[in-house]
Amino acid sequence: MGRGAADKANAAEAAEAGGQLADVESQAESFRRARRARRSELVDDYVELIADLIADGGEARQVDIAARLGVAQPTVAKMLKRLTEEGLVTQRPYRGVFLTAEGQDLADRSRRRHHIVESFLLAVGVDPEHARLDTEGIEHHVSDATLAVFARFVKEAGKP
Amino acid sequence: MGRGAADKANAAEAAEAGGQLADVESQAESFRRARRARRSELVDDYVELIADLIADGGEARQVDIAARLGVAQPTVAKMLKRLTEEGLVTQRPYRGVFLTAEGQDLADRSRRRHHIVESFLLAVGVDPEHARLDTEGIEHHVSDATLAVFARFVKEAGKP
DNA sequence: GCTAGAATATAGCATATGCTATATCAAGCA
DNA sequence: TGCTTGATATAGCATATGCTATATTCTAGC
Ligand SMILES: [Mn+2]
Ligand SMILES: [Mn+2]
Ligand SMILES: [Mn+2]
Ligand SMILES: [Mn+2]
Repeated sequence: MGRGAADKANAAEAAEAGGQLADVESQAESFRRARRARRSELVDDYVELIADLIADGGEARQVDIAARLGVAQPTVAKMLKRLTEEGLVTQRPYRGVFLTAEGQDLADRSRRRHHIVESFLLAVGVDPEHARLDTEGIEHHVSDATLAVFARFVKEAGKP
Repeated sequence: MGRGAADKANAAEAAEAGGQLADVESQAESFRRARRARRSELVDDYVELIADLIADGGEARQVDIAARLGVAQPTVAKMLKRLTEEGLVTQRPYRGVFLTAEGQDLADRSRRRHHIVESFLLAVGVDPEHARLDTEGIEHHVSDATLAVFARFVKEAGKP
């Protein structure tokens, strides 16, 4: 233990008044989930962007990926190596990047989620610029349950 | 340069059909903002949690912070050192953690934002458990503009 | 006052993500 | 056919965030 009499009095006082905090384990689980999402969001952004570049221009090059992510080319090279190890993309040295079936699947799901979140923000009244900016981060922390609610809201808003 | 005739043809073909992608700089800015938010979200979560612990129990102890964040105690000790350097908290060795005026201000704003986001998710129809879980991550990527829209939605939903 | 036990502090390590600088390679073109 | 040049690969480094193991310190209670 270890606290002075004044601290103890304060603690006791507040403890009587308090108890507003959520359950410790529930709260810890929220933070763990947020940290887990943070670890996978880079992967999601990469495969989604690669799919978009291929769809739009027929190829995904490191320089273009780097420019669109706002990072340096070696940063992209390192991440592509990781994505290759994880079986999401294939690389031919000095050639372009291609998505595996698994990578394409993840890209499709990421793109869909991204689109729903952005459409939802627009539907609820957020201006297009902030909707676009905020979605890039928000999308990675939206559970399937919440995504379903967003999708329904967008659909309802479409036909009033 | 460097690509085969087939690739070149594909690229040209897709380029004609394509052009759906957003502006490179705009997109890069979205990703930069998301990365910036990721860097500050830990700080926000810490000061908000410290404020809650003090409000609820009269003190904020490393062990309790660690338990609620779901991390080990040395992880908390290291972060508190950083928060102290940044002028957000004060520490007395082997004693509790206290918020500076600046830290308390950040905590208040973080708590307010957290509350608005969670209330909004509930108002739009997300179940309480997923609202609580998702908010922990989403809150850090909501701009002031979007937050204002959320707050207005909650207010409107309150009086139908 | 001593001491046991809880809390905090510190050391050392691992992983993820970013950077700059530089070497290597491949295509297109002279 | 080579050469130029743009793209990719690699090396080396920095920072942030986590961990385990262990030393240190404080306070409560005897
Ligand atoms: Mn996305
Ligand atoms: Mn994103
Ligand atoms: Mn919060
Ligand atoms: Mn949070």
